[in-house]
Amino acid sequence: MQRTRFGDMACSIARTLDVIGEPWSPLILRDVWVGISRFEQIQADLGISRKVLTERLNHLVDQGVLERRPYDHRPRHEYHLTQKGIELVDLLMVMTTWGDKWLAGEAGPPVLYRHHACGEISQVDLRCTHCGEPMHAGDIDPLPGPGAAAHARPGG
Amino acid sequence: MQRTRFGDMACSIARTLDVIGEPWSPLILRDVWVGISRFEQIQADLGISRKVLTERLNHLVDQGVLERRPYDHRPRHEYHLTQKGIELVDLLMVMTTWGDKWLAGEAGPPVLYRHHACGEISQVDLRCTHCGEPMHAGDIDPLPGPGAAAHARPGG
DNA sequence: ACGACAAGTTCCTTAAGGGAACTCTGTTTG
DNA sequence: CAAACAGAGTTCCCTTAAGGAACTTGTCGT
Repeated sequence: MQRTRFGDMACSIARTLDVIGEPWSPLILRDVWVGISRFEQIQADLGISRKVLTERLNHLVDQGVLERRPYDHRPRHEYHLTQKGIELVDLLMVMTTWGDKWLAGEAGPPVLYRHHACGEISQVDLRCTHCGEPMHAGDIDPLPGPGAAAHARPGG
Repeated sequence: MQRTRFGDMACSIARTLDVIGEPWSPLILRDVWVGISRFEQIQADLGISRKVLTERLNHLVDQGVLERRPYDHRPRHEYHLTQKGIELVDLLMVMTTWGDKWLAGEAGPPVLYRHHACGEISQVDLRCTHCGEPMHAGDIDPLPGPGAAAHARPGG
């Protein structure tokens, strides 16, 4: 289906999609995050095709988001999040917050997060790293940065 | 390619992917967000196939993330973010932060955000809505919520 | 030696993305 | 008044990715 590569665009959103934008990848990360970390476990949990799971795991390992770690003398391994991968969980938490609000419906959220620091059931909120005030769509102006390729189209 | 539908899973990540998980969708949202809002503009900016762009726009409108708004007597329209869509921009900002940190390389970030409240070039940080402390992967425990389908597999 | 098991591979079918050409509706221009 | 124009899609064909089931490989316990 010769899908367009996003990684070459001068856009951090596009580049991020190149790492975890393929179908299933965020769900695989979620599984690994919550401790479902072996091939058979992930395959059974998600119902994903074994072929596609192999491709996704290889890609995520290649990208440095997951690492393969043996847990036996046999050729057996678990997948674990690298630091790069752990920081992607931010993305999953924001997806969860949005999905809980707009798509959960009557039944309510399927999963709750308890925050260690305060012990409350809570959600994430986006704040400015500088002043600590809320930082959402209407609160910012996008400006060209140093990596803005003057001519690089498409995908500025 | 008969892709599996994620929307039926009892998982807000999966459900969110059902709305914006298809290739190009986040980039279309980004374009609309920054004011690239007409069919021809988006098509030219992204280099996306017209056929796929039509499909994505229809889906995003169906999902209530975008709305079609006429700007002329002729059959001409612009796409605009609904409230549901505006809140998805949180996700784009977190993707940008991650991509800036891990994928921008030497050149640095292609786009910078200036925060209105403080005037600084800044990024988003995830905080607990309850106590205001940082809330990242290691700071929480996931618990089953009211919408957790006891038997709904796969994708809990 | 033999069966079990995790972790892939292989192979076939179906459908989604890419891309170019075409259509439709209404509008300026000559 | 006909012709060219423009935005917003449609249609068609080709290639490739996802689904799914069956098969392979390496190692262990008995």
